[in-house]
Amino acid sequence: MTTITELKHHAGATVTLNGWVYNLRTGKGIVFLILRDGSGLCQCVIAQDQVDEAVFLAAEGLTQESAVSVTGTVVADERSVGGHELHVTGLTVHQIAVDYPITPKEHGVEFLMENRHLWLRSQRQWAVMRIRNEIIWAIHRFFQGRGFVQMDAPIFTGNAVEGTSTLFETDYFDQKAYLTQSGQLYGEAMAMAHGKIYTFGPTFRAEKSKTRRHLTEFWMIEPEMAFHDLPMNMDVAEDMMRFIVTEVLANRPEELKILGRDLSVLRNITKPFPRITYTEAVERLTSEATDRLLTTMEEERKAEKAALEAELPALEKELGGAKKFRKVQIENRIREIRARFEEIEEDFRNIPVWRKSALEKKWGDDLGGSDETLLTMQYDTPIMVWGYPSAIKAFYMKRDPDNDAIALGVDMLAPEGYGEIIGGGQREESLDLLLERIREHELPEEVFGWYLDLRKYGSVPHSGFGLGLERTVAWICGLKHVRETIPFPRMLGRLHP
RNA sequence: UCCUCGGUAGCUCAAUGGCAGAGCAUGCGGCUGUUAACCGCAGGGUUGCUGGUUCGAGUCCAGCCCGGGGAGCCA
Repeated sequence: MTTITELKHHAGATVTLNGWVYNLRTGKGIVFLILRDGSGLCQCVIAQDQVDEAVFLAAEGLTQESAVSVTGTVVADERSVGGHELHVTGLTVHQIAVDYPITPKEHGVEFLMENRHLWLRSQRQWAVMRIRNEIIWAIHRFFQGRGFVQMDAPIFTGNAVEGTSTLFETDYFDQKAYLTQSGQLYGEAMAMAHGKIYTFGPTFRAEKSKTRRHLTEFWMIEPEMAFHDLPMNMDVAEDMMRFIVTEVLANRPEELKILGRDLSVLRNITKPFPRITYTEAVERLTSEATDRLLTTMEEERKAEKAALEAELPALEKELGGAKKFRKVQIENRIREIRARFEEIEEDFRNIPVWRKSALEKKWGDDLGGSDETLLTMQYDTPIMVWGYPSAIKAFYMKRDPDNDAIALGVDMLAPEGYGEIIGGGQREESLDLLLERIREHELPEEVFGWYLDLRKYGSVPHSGFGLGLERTVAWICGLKHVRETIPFPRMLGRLHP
């Protein structure tokens, strides 16, 4: 018994593979079985004159996703996926799958999400999960290698901590409890015990967000470091992101290839990440350059639409007399063009909104999703925006000692419109100032008793940040939506499977 | 909560207010090297739901349900 990834070490040998039928093609006297074993795909060739009659009959009766063990000789063959194929001598059928719903054809999002438990077997989803795993492992290696202690923050919390997000409420033995929106406050306590810690756990937000960047349940990594100021915090965030991307590039090239990821942007990760202040970001958004960028974007979309419109009549004319194979190609292309039209129309509707949001941005306004996209479009690496208006940031964020209007917070924005993947900053270490902020935000002082203790007993400058795992996976994989970055996404209207 | 697009066969999609169709999948037959194989035949429909307009509604109108994208909010 071996696995498909190991086949290259067994050329000429007889091996047994255990797995599932990914696809099946039959000809007279020959069956091509694409086997999926979790480690990869391998074509198994069953020739009638090479096997017992019973084996050949069994092979002909296989269906997509039936479970089998296949024995045969490993043969190098360039025609095959992965460069090696199996010339079969024996076959054991464990179970015949009837009417597997996900056929080797395109499907819609709704159907695939209903069948998420099966969709995970498809090659692209398989590749995403392998990269997600690589990212998780890289994060642990990064922090463990630098003396951080992993800690688990509670998932039930007794209060709506920051008073900003909408939280899921549960009944905790007749008390109200909320599902955590962040482990940060608990992380700060552990950082005062261990110096450097990180949490790695689920986070819940009851926001009714219906976008490609939002889940109601997602995984967040939150390092917290004693004796670290904001620049040191940014150094850690940048080093961590560079480490993650470098490891994925080195260890998961096959998976990135399956996804068709453009690697050039990922390779830019070796460059330093630009650090710009919120004030500079606002200046840039309201600048002539942003206006021109939007005009260019609009013109590009118009040109693209015109080109596609010009392509359509020729395709439709050819369709009538086309042979079947070409017909399918043309129909696919027409579908592609129509889908793209819808995206372009949506951009046309959005561009004026984006323009208004960016050009009319005033110091003190928060940056929206489109603003982040317009900013990151001007760079080819992640960027860090820091020094936000203190009025729009959480009560615990430390303010610039020289300018009370500015909070020492930082967001890391991924390129290509993926938006915020990290949010963090330096924490207020002064007891008096923290009390003042709690009162300003009209938060219940009594529930912060333990948190305030951290400022009474050995308070030091400290910082940390939260990394959104799914957004990071989406960016590195080049996916349009975070729902494909987690095995079973939880989002508005989606609780099953 | 608001804006916007959509819901037709198991799946992906067609159908000027006028006989509901194609490809894939499934079943049967054919083909010895296929790459979403191909060729032939067959079965497969409460056009999301409710009501309305009309000689006639998948198509028009109203309300509701479900889904995609976006705003707000955020990782």
